[in-house]
Amino acid sequence: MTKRVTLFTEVADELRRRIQTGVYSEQMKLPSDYELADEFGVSRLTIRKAVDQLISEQRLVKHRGKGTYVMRAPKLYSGHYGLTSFTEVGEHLGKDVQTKLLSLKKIKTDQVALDFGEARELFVIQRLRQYNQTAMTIEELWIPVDYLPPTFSEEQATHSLFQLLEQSHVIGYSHQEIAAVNIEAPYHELLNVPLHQAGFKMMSETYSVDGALLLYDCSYYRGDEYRIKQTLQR
Amino acid sequence: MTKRVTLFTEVADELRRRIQTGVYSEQMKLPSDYELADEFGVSRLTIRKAVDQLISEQRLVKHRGKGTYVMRAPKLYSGHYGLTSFTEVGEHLGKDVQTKLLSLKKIKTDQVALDFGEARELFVIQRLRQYNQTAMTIEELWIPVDYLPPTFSEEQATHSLFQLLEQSHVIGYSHQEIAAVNIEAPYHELLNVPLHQAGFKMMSETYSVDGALLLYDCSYYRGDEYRIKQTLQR
DNA sequence: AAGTGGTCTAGACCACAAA
DNA sequence: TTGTGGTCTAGACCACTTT
Repeated sequence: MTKRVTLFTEVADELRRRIQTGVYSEQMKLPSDYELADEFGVSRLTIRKAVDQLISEQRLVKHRGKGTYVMRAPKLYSGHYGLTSFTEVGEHLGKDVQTKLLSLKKIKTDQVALDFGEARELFVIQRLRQYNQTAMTIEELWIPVDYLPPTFSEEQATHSLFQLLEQSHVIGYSHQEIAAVNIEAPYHELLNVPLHQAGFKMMSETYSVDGALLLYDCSYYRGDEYRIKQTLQR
Repeated sequence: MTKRVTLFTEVADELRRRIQTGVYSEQMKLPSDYELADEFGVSRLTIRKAVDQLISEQRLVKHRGKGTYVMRAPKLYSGHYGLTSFTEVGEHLGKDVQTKLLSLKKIKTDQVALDFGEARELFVIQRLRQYNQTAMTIEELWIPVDYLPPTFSEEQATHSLFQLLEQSHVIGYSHQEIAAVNIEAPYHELLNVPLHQAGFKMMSETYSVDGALLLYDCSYYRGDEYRIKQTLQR
C-alpha cells in the first residue's frame, strides 16, 4: 500500500520542485548526471530517466558534452486566457464548464466511411461546450453503441465520454487533424460569433492499443478563444 | 570511419523496415522484448530504446502486460496534398519551393519587446514563400545582425535562415503559438486568397540550449493549403 | 586533459494482462 | 501460472565541448 511511485518519478518530482522554487533558475546549468546520481543515491540511468521526463515536459534541455539546462518559458502572451492546446481541453472540467446536448441519434455503421470493425450501430452525439457561460466548441462524436454501458442516457451524454469508454476499453492513441476554417451557418449562431469568423476544425480518431477504432470526433473551436501551443526540440 | 550509427538505431531501422514491408503488419503484435533481444543478439535495453524510437515516430504502441503493436495509420484524408504540419514545413525544400524577399531592414533591439540579450541590432526580414507557383505563407523574421555571417546578403535572405544560424549557434528549442485568424489586407492579396478567408497565424521563438533568443518568427499560412496533424498517445 | 552526455551490457525483481 | 512490459543497478567505454 502507501504510494505507488517509481524511483525516477520521485527524482523527477524533486527536480521539478527545484525548478519551480528557483533552486535551479531559468537558463541555469544543472549538476551533471554523475553528481545528481551521487546526491540522490541512485544509478545514473535513473537520473537520466528523471531528466528525460522533465525534458518531455519542456522544463529542461540538454546537449552532449555541454550539460543540462533549465528551459526558458515562452515570452509570447496571447492576451486571452484561452486554453493552451487541444490536448489540455479535457483538463478544464472545473465547475464553470457546461455541456448542452444538441442531438443524440443512432445510425448503422455501414452509413459511414469509417472502419469501426465488428460494431453495427453508432451513437452520433452533437453537443455544445461552454466555459463561463461562453460558447467555446461544438462537438460531433461517433461511437459504437456497444462500447458504452447499457445504461447510457442523454444525461451521461453531457459528461466525459472518454471516462465512460475507459471503463471497458484501454485507450491507446488518437490521430488528429486540425484546419483553419471560417465559421459559417448554423455554427456561428451556436458559437455566438460573427459569420465567417476564423476558427479551428479538429477531426480525431481514437484507437485502442490493438488498433480498434473507438471514437471519431469532429469539432469546431472559436478562433478568438483558442490557441495551439507547442514546443519543438532539436 | 564508415557509418556512424548506434546499435539501437540499427535495430530501429530493421524494425521500421519490417513494418514497411509488412513483415509486421498493421495492428499486429510484435515479438516480446525478450525474444527480440535474443534474435538481434543485443541487450533488452537496446531493444527497448529501438522500440521507444518507433513509438515516438508513431509506428508502434505498447501496453504493459499486453505487448507491442503496430499502430494503424490515420484514416483521415484531407482532399488536398497540403503540408503535414508546421514541423515539416522545412522539409519541403524541393525545387518547386520559391522564396521572394518582400522587405529587409535593420532596427535597434530596444524597439521591440523581445529579450535578445546583448544583441543591439536586428534584421527584420519579410518574405513570401511559394510552392508550385502558389503563394503559401508570409513570413516575418527578427534575428540579431551578429548571429548571421558578415557576408549576409539579400540573396541569402531567400534561403534557409536556420541553416545559416546553425553555422555559428546550436539550436535548442522553439516555442510556438498558433492561432486561427481571418486573412485581411494587405496579406490576402499577397497570398492570393479571398478577403477574410481563414488561415493560421504562427508565432515562434527559437532559443539556443542555454536560453539565448536566436530568432523570432511571425508567419501567416493559407488555411486552404495547410493542416496540422498530430498523434497523441495514452 | 577534464567534464558531461550517449550507448551498452547482464541480470534481477516488480506489475499488469491473459490463459 | 505464464507472458510481457516497467524499473533499477553497477560498471564500462564512446563522443562531443570546454579548459
